[in-house]
Amino acid sequence: MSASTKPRAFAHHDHEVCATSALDSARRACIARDLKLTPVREKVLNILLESHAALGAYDILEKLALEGFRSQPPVAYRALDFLVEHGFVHKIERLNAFIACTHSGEGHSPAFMICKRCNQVAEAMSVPISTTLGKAANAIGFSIDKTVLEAEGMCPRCRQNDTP
Amino acid sequence: MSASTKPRAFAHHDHEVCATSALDSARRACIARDLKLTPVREKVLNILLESHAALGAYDILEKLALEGFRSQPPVAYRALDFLVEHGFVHKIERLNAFIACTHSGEGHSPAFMICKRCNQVAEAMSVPISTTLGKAANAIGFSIDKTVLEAEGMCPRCRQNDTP
DNA sequence: TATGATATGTTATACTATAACGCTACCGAA
DNA sequence: TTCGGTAGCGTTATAGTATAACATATCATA
Repeated sequence: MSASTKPRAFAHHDHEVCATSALDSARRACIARDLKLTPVREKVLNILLESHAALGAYDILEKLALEGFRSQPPVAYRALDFLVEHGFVHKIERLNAFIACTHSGEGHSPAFMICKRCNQVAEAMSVPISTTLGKAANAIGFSIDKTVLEAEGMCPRCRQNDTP
Repeated sequence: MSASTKPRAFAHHDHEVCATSALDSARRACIARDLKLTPVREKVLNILLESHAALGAYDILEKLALEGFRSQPPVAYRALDFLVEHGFVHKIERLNAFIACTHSGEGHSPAFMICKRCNQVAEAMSVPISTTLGKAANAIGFSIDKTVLEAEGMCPRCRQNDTP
């Protein structure tokens, strides 16, 4: 399989470019949708874009402090609420942590692969969300708002390094 | 669709029977598998079986205290660890809460429907876990240990009551 | 400019989870 | 039978995650 079809987190790529282009695209999306990407929101997004691992709110807070932002918990949580609400960031429920969206902010039902070894998280491309569950829900009249789909395991790189 | 194919939480049923038969079956499973279902573990399972809503560890702790058990956090967490490890209870990551397994302790990859209104949680019957994600993982060499699949929405009963 | 809506600053606190250490009870081997 | 190891429980303390509540600031526009 070609590297380009891998989720970015588990493929080699120029991360500098990856991050700054994602940030640009978020800036444009905010303008287009009349959302305010304030300094602290942008900084939080940037912090998350610099990492393919999920970061806890307090990790983010520390990094904010280093850059001269205020660092009480609500500062991070408010920014994260905004970013999650508008699809720029996803929460990984399994880790109580956050990760930048790698699929350009569009409305989608993301699926994640969490490497328990290196802690990196890859967002799978638009998995047509477990249709089986969707059908089951439909059949009994349960209406789904949001789905959390997270797989925990070991990424290709860590599996290789595991056999010394 | 017939009521009997609904997940139990969202179907009418004799809950007394539902809970005690589940407890019996857990007791038998523990004997068969040489596991110790100690008083506190059994009590925690019983507390969870009495509710189709997910309960937080501290909710459980309160109920334990009412029954004369010790009520420091580790008491609940240890019992929950045991019950989760052996498949008698599942953790709902989205809620940081726990629910008794309704599928008789067998090894399975459960999927949940969480009603955001009444807080009840139904375990869907053996969803052949998002095959799409499984294939994607396979293709890139990511090995999956465990999958979390949780849908949040509104259950049939609450949807009805919502249109007054 | 007055007003309302949105965003941020700050303090305090609630909720979730685990570390660490000691004790007891049980079980299997010497 | 006694020794030693394992598993489970009791207890204290603390780590980690998240939000309530209220004050202040900023900005668009009526």
